[in-house]
Amino acid sequence: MKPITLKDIAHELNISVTTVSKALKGYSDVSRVTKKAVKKMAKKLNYTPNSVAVNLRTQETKTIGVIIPAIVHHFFSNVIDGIIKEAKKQGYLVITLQSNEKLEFEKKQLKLLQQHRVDGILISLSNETYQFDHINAILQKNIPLVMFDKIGKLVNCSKILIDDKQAAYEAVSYLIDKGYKKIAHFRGALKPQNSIDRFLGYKKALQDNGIEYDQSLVYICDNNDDFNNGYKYAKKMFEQHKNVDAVFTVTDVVAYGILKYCNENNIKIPDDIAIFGFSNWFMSSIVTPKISSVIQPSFEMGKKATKLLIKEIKNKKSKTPVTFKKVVLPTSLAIREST
Amino acid sequence: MKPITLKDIAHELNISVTTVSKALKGYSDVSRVTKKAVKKMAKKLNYTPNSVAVNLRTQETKTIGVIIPAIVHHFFSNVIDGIIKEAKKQGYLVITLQSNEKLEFEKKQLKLLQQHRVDGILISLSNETYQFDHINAILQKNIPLVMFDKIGKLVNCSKILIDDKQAAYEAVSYLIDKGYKKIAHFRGALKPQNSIDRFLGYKKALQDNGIEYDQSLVYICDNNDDFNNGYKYAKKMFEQHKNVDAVFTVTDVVAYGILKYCNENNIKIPDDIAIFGFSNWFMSSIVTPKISSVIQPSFEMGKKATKLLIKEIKNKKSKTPVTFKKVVLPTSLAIREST
DNA sequence: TTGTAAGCGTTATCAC
DNA sequence: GTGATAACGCTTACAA
Repeated sequence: MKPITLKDIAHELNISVTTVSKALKGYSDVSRVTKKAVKKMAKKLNYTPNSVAVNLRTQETKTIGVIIPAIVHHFFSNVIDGIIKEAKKQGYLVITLQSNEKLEFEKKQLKLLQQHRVDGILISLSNETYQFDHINAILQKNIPLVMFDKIGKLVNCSKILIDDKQAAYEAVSYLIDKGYKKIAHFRGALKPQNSIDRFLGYKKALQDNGIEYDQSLVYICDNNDDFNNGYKYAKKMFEQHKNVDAVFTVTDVVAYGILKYCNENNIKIPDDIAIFGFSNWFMSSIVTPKISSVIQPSFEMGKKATKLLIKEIKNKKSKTPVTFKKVVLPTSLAIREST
Repeated sequence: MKPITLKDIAHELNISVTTVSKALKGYSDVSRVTKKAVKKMAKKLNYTPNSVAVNLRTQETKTIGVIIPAIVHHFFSNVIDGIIKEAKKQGYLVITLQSNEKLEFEKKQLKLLQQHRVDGILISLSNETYQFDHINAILQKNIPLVMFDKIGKLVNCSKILIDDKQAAYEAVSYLIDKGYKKIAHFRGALKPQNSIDRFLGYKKALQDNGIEYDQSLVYICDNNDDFNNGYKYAKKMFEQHKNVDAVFTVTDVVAYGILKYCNENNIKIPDDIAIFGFSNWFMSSIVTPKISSVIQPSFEMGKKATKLLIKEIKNKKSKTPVTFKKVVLPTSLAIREST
């Protein structure tokens, strides 16, 4: 019932464990005959190498750890998909952990990954994380770590992200070019960098186009119920402002809330009001009307982050000096019926 | 730069590794003074236990492996969420792997998990899996394995699932009770058990209510583009049948396709046609009109499956004889505007 | 071409 | 209360 070991094979063939090990790995200093016999026996006994022992010996686990705020999320599940696929391609396994947007959990998970001696870590910070001792501790121990999407600007490590400000700028500029003049913004919470940057992009686009920034046109969706926030603030907005002709939202789900309100109140999209979302959720091309949105390369981000991380792992192994990279992935606009 | 080990602590304090190990684990046969000193030093040196070494020694990795068809999927990402949360609660880490609906991948991933000596495995089968040698091989090696959702009826292990047939039966019965008489079914591919069972539930509900089963009212959505399948077959259905008054779909995404077609062609829901979906995707309560759907307990399923698995792991360790369980999780109906 | 022996970092047994 | 020693399963100098 116990798993077969090299020792079992060696014993069976009356040779040494060393030879069995070498034979199985195709070393050139083992005779053809022996190799063949070993492989045959391994197959016969249904031998499965014990990675744990290998890991201890070789000091690497061929495993990477990932910490994200939540896996039930359009963007993150796509990132994870990219991570798992790239990792698999390069022979790594992926341990996924969630911070649930809590700094405290993030710290614990980081410790766990360390204990398990993952070869490297990918992390997207929680919304609570504005202090980076726990991250820096990892970095100081020379454990490869790459941040993606929600990064800490002050941390000295490789990062991969999009330019939220620029992406928002492009979306809002598009609206302006289309002739929309009074553009509201349903932004995210006040602290997260993504939320701030998208807001700044919105503001800058207005200013660069000679449209005065009006604070009363900015609504803050700061609890986690984006859909209902969209609905609620749409109502409020239409009560407060008669002539808003477009809305740019921090994420598509907020836009769905607005959409619902408009449908219920016979407000025509895009004739009465245009809607531009962010993150290009699956549903945005399915709802009626289809919602324009900023395309955020989620799968790509996972893939690239993993590539970067594994490169750093290999560099560390070969003692190549580290150079941290900051990769900004391009975004684009999906223009649909709502604008 | 190398991680601190027990040896380092022992050396620092001039005591033995054994004592350090015991002290750190709070064994009663170490003096208070020594314990205190050891813990202090461990903290000072920022000691992190090496799980790999522990794993090798204790023959358990405190890790479970999960194989699912795809992670970018409403149902599965919720299951994974449940798995990760429950595993974490019990001190286990989760390695996630995807089969991409390919039997070949499923086999490979299973082998990988074995090599890494995970303590147990959770699996939801690929649509291609109708032969179970790879699963049985794991079971024969006495590695705890629990199947969920897409299970193999013939495999002798614990399973956790919903009663697809019964759930479909209830949904269609609801439609019939509401007065709908000509009910179409947009089913899934021919081979997957879920798809078959939902179809059978549909058929049985008709028969039990004295409605004749009409094969021409069943449309098969057998490629992976559910949304467009829904749209395409909606068109076809309205061309072929004048008086269909309801549709039951194998999954909500198909229903969204129908919804789109109806919206475009001014077909009123539920007045002209009622729509009942399956799986209760997030969007079903957001689209207009809101779509009725079968609630499948995804998060719960992940949690329960993990609990079951860890129990089996513990039973194995304590040599308690195994008894396989089959857990059928209750479903319910979310009745909304579309019916 | 094959084998011996050391060691990866722990824990468990047993002696002191 | 403490520590020497073996062992978990494997890899790798080095020796034969």
